[in-house]
Amino acid sequence: MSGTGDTSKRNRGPAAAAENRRALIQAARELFAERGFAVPFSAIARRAGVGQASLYRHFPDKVAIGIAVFDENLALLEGEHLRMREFLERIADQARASTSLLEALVADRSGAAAELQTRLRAIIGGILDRERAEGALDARVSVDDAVAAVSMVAFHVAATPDEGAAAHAIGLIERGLMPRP
Amino acid sequence: MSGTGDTSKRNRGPAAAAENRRALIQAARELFAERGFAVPFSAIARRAGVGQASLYRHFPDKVAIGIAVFDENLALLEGEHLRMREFLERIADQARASTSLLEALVADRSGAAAELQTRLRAIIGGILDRERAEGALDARVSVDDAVAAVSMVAFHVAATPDEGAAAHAIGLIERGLMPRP
Amino acid sequence: MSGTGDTSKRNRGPAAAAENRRALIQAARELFAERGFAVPFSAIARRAGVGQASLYRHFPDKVAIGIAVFDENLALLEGEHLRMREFLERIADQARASTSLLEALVADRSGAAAELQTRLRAIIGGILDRERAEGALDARVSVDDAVAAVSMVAFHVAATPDEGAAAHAIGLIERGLMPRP
Amino acid sequence: MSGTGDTSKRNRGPAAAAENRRALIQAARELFAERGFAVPFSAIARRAGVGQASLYRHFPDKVAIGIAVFDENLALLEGEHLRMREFLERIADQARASTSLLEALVADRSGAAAELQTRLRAIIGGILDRERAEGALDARVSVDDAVAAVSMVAFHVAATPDEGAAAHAIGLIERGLMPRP
DNA sequence: GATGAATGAGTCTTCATTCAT
DNA sequence: AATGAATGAAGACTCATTCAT
Repeated sequence: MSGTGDTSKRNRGPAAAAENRRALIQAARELFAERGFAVPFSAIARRAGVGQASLYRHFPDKVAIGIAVFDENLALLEGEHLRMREFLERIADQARASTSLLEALVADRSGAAAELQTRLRAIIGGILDRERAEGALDARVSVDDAVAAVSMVAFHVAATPDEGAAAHAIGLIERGLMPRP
Repeated sequence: MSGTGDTSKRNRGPAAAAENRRALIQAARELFAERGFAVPFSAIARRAGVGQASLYRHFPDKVAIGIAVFDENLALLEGEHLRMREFLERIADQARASTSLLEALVADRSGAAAELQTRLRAIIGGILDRERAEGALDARVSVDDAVAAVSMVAFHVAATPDEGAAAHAIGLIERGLMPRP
Repeated sequence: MSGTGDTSKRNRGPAAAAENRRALIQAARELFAERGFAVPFSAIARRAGVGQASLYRHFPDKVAIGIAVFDENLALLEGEHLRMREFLERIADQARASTSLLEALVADRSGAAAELQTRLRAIIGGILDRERAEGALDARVSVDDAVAAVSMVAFHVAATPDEGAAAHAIGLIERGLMPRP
Repeated sequence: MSGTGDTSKRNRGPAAAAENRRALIQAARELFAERGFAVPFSAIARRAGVGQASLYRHFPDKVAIGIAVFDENLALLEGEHLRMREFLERIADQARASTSLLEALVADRSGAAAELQTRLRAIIGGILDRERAEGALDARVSVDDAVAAVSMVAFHVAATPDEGAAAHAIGLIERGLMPRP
C-alpha cells in the first residue's frame, strides 16, 4: 500500500466525467454483445476502466445503461432517410449485434424506454409517409402495424442464431402468409 | 420419534420419483410465470416441496427444466389438428403465459431444444399441408416461413405487455405489408 | 482447486446445524464485545468458522443474532432467585460486557425483542414480590418502575467506560435524589 | 456563461465559511434526528448544499460534527438557571429529539467530548448549589451523582420509544427505590 | 476556499452446487 | 433415492476520502 509509482487510474477530477460516460457506454455495448445482458454490472466499470461508484453515478442500473446504448443506436437511424426494407435490415443488424438491448428495453420500468419508443415511432412514421407516397406499401398499413413489424423482426433475429433469419423474416413480413387474390 | 410409521416426506422409494418430477415441472411452470426465468433454481425445489438434490437428480439446470415445461406445452399442441391461425393464437397464449420458456430455449446449448424444434416443425408441417390443400395459404409459403412466423409472433408477444399484441401480430403475419397487386 | 488433502471445513452435513448455531452465537458474543455492534455481519461467520450462507440461514440479520445472545444472557438470570441489588449488578455486568446487545434490542423491529422484554419483566416481577414481602422496597414501587430502573442502569453502564459507573448508578437508583423526610 | 455575476454557489470567499459551518451543523442535526447517527457522512454535505470537501474542511468526521451539534444544545442550557427537575426534562427532550448525539459522544475518542462533559458538569454543579441552598436535594447527593442521573435519564429516554419514559425515569431518579425510613 | 466527480475497498446478500445422513 | 443444511464464490451497492478545477 501507499505505493510509489502508481500505475494508471489516478483521480482525474470532474473533467473525466463526460469521457467516463462515453467509456462506460462503449464498454456496455461490447459486453452486452459478448456476454449478454446478464454480464455483471460491475464488469462494465472494469472494462471501461472506471471506478465502481462512477458507474453508479452515471447509471443507476444495467437497464439504464442498456437504454443509453440503444439510444445511441437510435440516433444513428434518425439522421438517415431509409426505406422500410433498409430500415428493417438495419434494425435486424442491430438486434443481432446486441440482442441484450432488447432485454433492457423490455425490463425497463423507468419510462426511459417509452421515450425511445416514441422516437422509434417517429422514425417509422416518416418512413411510412415516404413509402405511401410511392405506393410501395399497402395503404391500410398503420404506424402500429409497422412498429409491430419492427418488433417482430428484431426479437426474432435476436433469438435466432441462424444467419439468414433476418432476410427470411423481413421477406415474410413484406409478403404475408395469405395468398394474393 | 425415529419410529417406523413416519410422517410425510420420508424416503418413499422409487415411486416418488415420477411424482417428484411432475411436481417439479409444475412448480417451475408457476415460478417462471410469476417471477421470470431468473428465479433461483432452488426456489423450484422449495415450491415443489422436494429436496434440492432431487431437483438436481431430475434436471441438471434451469434450462433443462424450462425445456421440460415447454415440452409439455408442445405435447398439448400435438394432439390437435389446428388451423394455422388457431395455432398461432395458441402459441401466443403460451408465450404470454410464460415468457421465460423462450429464454430457456434461447439459452439452451444442450441440443435438447433442437429436438423440440423438430417436433414443432413437424406440427407446423402438418398444418401447412392441410391449409395448402384448401388453398388457404399462399402456395409459396415454406415450412421455414411458417416456423419463422411462429417465432416472430411468440417473441413479439412475450416482449409486448400490450393486450392486443397477439392479434395485431398475427394479422400482420397473415397480410404482409406489401400492397396487393 | 479440486485439492487433495483439504484443510478443514468440508461439508459435514446437517449434523453440523446445531453445532453451527452455537458457534455462531458464541462468535457473535465475542465480536460484539470486542468490536461493538457495528462489526460486519460476515465477520461473525468467519469467526465461527461457518459459511456465509449458513449464518444467514440461522439468523436473517445482525439484530436477530444479537437477540439470540441476549436470550442466552437472560436464561442465565432466570434460574436464580436474586435480590434486586444483585440483579442490577448482574445486569450491569452484562451491559458492560456487551454493550452492543442493547443496540440490538433497540434496533429490533421484529417483535423478538418484545418477547425478551416480557421475560425480563417476569424475572423482575418475581424479584419485586420477594423484596416486598420483606419490606426491602418502597411499597409504591411498581414493576414498571423496576423495569425502567434496569434500563437506566444498563444503558448508563454501557455508555460509561468508567469503572465505578455501575455501583454509582445502582446506589443512586436505590436512594433517589430527594431528601428523606 | 462563465461570466462574472455568477449564480449561486460559486466561490464566495471566506465569508461563506462561517455560513457553511452553520448550514452543516443544521443539516447534521436534522439528519441525525431523521435517520440516526448512521447517515452517510456525505449526506450531510448534500443536505447542507455544500461540497464534500468543505464538509471535511470543517469537520474531520461524523463524530466531530455530532459533537458540534451537542455543543449547540449545551449552549442552550448554559444561559438558563434551571431547577434540577427542569434540567432533567430538557435533557430528556434533547435525548429524544436526537438519540444519535449520544452515540457520537460515546464514540468520541478525540477528547472533544471531555470538554463537553466538563461544561455539563459545571452546569449541573450550579444547579446543585442552588437546590441545596433550598434543601430541595438530599445533602449527600454529589455532583457525580447528578451527572450519573443525567446520563441515566438521557440514555434511557433515547432507547425507549415509549412516550412517558422521561417522566417515569425522572420520577424514579427523584424518589429512589428504597423505602422511606 | 469551494465544488462535486472519481476512486476502490468493504459489506451485504444470494445462489448454484455438494454432501452427510 | 430423498432430504435439507453447508459451502464459498460472486455480484450488487455504498461510503469515506481524495483531487483536479
